[in-house]
Amino acid sequence: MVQQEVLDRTFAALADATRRQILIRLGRGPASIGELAEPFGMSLTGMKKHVHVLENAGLVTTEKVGRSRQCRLGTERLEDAMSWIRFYQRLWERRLDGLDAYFTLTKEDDR
Amino acid sequence: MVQQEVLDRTFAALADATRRQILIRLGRGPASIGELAEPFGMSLTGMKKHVHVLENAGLVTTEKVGRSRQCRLGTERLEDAMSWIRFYQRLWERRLDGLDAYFTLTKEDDR
DNA sequence: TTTATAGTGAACCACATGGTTCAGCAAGAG
DNA sequence: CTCTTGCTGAACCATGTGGTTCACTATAAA
Repeated sequence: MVQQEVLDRTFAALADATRRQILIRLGRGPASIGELAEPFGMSLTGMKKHVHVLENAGLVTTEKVGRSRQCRLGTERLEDAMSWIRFYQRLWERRLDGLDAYFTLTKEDDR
Repeated sequence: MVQQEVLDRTFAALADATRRQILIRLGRGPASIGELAEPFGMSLTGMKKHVHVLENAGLVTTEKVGRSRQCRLGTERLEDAMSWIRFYQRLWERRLDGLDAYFTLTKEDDR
């Protein structure tokens, strides 16, 4: 399975509405810290922290260009998160699909 | 879009390796707090907190049976998380698919 | 060269998290 | 009824989070 710490950081990064909005905004193209901060009425420092969390999770990459910092979407990390959820769902669906088997199988620890 | 707070709680609940393990364990059938705590060598109180987080996120449901508490998997919340990720991925893929269109479209706010 | 602008870092704040211990309470077993 | 067991709640601790302000650096513009 994927590194647990990577999943930790990825899911934690996604667990904030502001950061999810940032990702959606970056889906429309790169932006600077200031451009990202403006619609939220947030300080540059505050926004930089969010970007840092996203960058740490590999969901965003940034690059200093002149005196501004361009932020872009990262690539593969959402795939990791999704594939974990899919794995888990397979577990869960298997349980539902075989409810009969489930009831007989777990009779002893189900009580 | 789905309630932001629900997504917050769902992703936050998933952002912890212990809790992901708990979900996988519950994928094999219901368990009590004690049964969940044992493999982690964790106190009952500690485990109860994790279960509470998962329950708050709707990923797990619990029911007091006698003096023990049965924990089971919840249902639809992982779907919410997955569908948000899918939505975001669609944004991102669209950007990659139409790179030309992207460059012309975002000329003004890209600088 | 001066000045305005974009971002950075440190320090601070209130509050959440992940864990513990300890004292209790409620249900089942003897 | 008594004892054991499984969970619960309160209190505590160290650390992280989401935000701020203020002082500073570095680049761009005049």
